[in-house]
Amino acid sequence: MLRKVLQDFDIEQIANSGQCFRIREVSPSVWLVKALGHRLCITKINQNEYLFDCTEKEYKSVWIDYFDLRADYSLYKKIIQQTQDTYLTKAINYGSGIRILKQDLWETIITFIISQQNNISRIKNIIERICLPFDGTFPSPTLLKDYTEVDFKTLGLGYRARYIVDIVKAVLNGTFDLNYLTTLQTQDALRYLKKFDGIGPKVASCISLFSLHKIDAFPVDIWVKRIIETRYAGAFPIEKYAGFAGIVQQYMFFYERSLKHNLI
DNA sequence: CTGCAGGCCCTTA
DNA sequence: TAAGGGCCTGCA
Repeated sequence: MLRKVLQDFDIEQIANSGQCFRIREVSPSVWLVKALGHRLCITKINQNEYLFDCTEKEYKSVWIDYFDLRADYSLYKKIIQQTQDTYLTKAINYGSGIRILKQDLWETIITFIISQQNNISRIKNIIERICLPFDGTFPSPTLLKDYTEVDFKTLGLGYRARYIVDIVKAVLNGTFDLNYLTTLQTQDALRYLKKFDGIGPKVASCISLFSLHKIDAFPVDIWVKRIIETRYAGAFPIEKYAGFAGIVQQYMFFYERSLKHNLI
């Protein structure tokens, strides 16, 4: 067990921030993270104190990167505060422990294709069913190569099944080059991703932000769209947050959903 | 029990 | 090139 004191980190907020679907609270204050072919138990023992159920070696080689622990999020929050945007100030105070994860690229691509026009609990259930035959680990393209559209529909993917079948094929035959994708700048990465059926602007932005760590990517989903319409008269001043608008998006998204669900 | 959920594709003008 | 209908399905 490692004891860590972490600033600007709240595992519960991260788990509920919508960027990942495989972190769950298994008992009070104990969170199970399934990611990058690893499993990790994190126990919250105090405001900023956590127990990590792994070796120091694994912590350094896997989890520091995954949780983006080298980045100082207080700097982002400071800049946001300086804009004197009262809504965003409330948002960063409410979601002060949010971080942008660096998730597995392949899993993130599939996950966010599934997420379209879908609800979160259903998304989680589908992902679990996909992982079930693979000991709970998200399957590689190779492991999915014989899956048919019907197979994916059986898992509950509905009309998205076709997208997944095609993308598995594309990755396996090299048309969809994941390594190449990781070399691209944000705008090129978005363009590359959108070439594939089932990946539009929103899904491409989510993949770029939550896996490729393009923190300037700004996913506009139904929530953000509503925020921009109702609170910014249809025009969000994204230029104020040049270079890290994606992080701002996460604070807004998380805060707005909390209001809707009466969590505050 | 309906309506809808962190969109996207396709068609139409 | 912008706008709008249809789409799988199970959860609230």
